[in-house]
Amino acid sequence: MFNNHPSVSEDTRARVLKVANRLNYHPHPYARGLARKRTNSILAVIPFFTSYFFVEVLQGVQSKLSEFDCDLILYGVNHPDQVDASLRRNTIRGRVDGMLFFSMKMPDDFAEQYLHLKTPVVLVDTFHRSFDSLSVENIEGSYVATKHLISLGYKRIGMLNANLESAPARERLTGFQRAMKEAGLPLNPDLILRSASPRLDGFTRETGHDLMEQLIGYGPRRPDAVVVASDIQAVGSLAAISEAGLRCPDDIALVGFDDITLAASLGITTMRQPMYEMGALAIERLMSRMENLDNPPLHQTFTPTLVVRSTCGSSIQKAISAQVQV
Amino acid sequence: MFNNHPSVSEDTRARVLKVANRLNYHPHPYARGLARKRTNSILAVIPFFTSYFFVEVLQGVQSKLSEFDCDLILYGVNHPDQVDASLRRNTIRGRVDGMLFFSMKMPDDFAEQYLHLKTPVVLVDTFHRSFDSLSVENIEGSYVATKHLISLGYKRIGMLNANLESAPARERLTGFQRAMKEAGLPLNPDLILRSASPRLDGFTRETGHDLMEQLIGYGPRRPDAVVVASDIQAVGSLAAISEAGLRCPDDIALVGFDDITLAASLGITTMRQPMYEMGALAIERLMSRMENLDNPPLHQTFTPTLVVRSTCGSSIQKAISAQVQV
DNA sequence: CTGAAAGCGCTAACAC
DNA sequence: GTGTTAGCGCTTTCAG
Repeated sequence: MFNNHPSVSEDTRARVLKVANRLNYHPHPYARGLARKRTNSILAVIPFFTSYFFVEVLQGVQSKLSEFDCDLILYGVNHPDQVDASLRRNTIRGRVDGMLFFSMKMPDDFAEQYLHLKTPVVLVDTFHRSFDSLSVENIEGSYVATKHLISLGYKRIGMLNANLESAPARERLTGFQRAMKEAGLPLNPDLILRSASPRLDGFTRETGHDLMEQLIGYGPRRPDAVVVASDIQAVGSLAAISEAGLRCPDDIALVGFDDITLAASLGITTMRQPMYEMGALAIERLMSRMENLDNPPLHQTFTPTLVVRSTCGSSIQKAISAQVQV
Repeated sequence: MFNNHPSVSEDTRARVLKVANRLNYHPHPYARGLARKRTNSILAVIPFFTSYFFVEVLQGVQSKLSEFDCDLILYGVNHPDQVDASLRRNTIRGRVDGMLFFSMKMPDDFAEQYLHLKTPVVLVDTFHRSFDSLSVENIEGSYVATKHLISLGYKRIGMLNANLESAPARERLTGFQRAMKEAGLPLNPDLILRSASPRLDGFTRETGHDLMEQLIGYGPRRPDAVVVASDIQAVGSLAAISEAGLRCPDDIALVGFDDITLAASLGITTMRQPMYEMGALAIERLMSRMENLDNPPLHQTFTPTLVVRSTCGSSIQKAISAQVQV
């Protein structure tokens, strides 16, 4: 009836609907769910959903999801291992119709289980051959970022990375190395720093600050430009540069990654990831996957684009100074 | 049985549990929900959950919620009116066991409905006499912020506010006015600006930027210090100050509100709201409300605390400069 | 086109 | 202590 069943007369439907409305009747979602075997809700499993990256992706998710009659359940985990605990219980049986799995390596036994249960899953910012995935060309992005620095004439280029446990961090390193090699520039290990912090996989302002401090500590042997693995780290780096009484880009140039809103405020040159779009697309993918569970997985990648602002000393910069402190 | 019913022998329980485990059995949440008449999930209704304020509050929510066996459903709305559309359908009947309602005025007919349905509701950052609420002493906070500026010797003090549709914005205005009057300082209407933007109720970087530009445009008649209604607006304000070739606090001092993470990075003096704590407490309140639906509503307020950094020219400042651009 | 009946997977109550 | 049974509120199927 409420499912617009064809064999109910217009007349009857209208009458019932009117009464339903007057009584403020709404079908009970759980009862309906039980009977129909679908829950009209999906799960988003997100590491540290605190981070700006996820906030922006989630906006896209919400916005697209509002087109469907579907709820969003949020499950934040701080470590892939932790996923296990409660997640299993909830997804294993029809708690949700599908799930979005963000930025973490999907454990193999997990994958097997979902595959076996035929739960629709879309991976965002991570990859597994058996599931649809939306990911960013981190290698390419980092390569472009590095080339940008090189093209501006910087020679002594370093990299400030996150925790290499993180796949994006590893890939961004690869892109950096590739560009440097290609340009015939040396890969000085002292200038390639990475965080050891498990918190947010090292994608934090603090690691950006501390590692930049370390680079600055090299004195005359410090790099003249740095590829920073994320904007949030770049924010910390900028603070460290300022604290040291240096200026960016004059003393040290840098390029970030992500293009979080903040990057624009601070004039950080960066590689833009289409976060909002990825969120929206993830939902579309998931919905179509639900229709068609047996199609082969679709893997789609996004190439980040260079957004030139003022931290690289490029000609179109428009530098402005302000107060910064950590 | 799975409810730890007392009259099942240890022995039997253990045996069943073992088999259940081996078979990877999990009770179906919806079926259980239907039978028990509780869903083990709660709803958070949030305006613009994009904003940093909510991200931090949600962290607290998630973290506390993980102690209970309960899912978080997120519902983002962009305007209180929009709440109506889908929200009603979902909460009116047992979709969730309770809800958190953030920062928006709860419409009266809504309130009545929830009251009537005995749905546990906790209000965060907003108030309604019939529901538990957690709110911030905006008037007091803004009063303290303004007094701080006054105590530092500033005389020509302005206020840069958000959209007055927003209750916090109105309250912060009141606190400002009170402090100014008390100090015998003039309330110059030209120096009390507010956003007309509906987007995020005007709590955006852009409005901060544009309104500050307007203040600067007064030339010699511009204020020497400004109370800014939120940190995010303060970020925009800082950019505008820089763009104009001015310096903060030397030319224009300012104090923000919220203490979002970013405020620390930029050295913004601000009024700290315990966002994470409020999130966690909201869950505690909700849980205890579920136990005891008929207790009278509890209203708890948090007093923001002044965090002195470098945008007010206070003595303990440690100013550092960096690149900023809009 | 409409009404009745079965059943989704579980819990709770009640016999045994 | 343990097994059985009747719903939870809906959808779906199958007679009328």
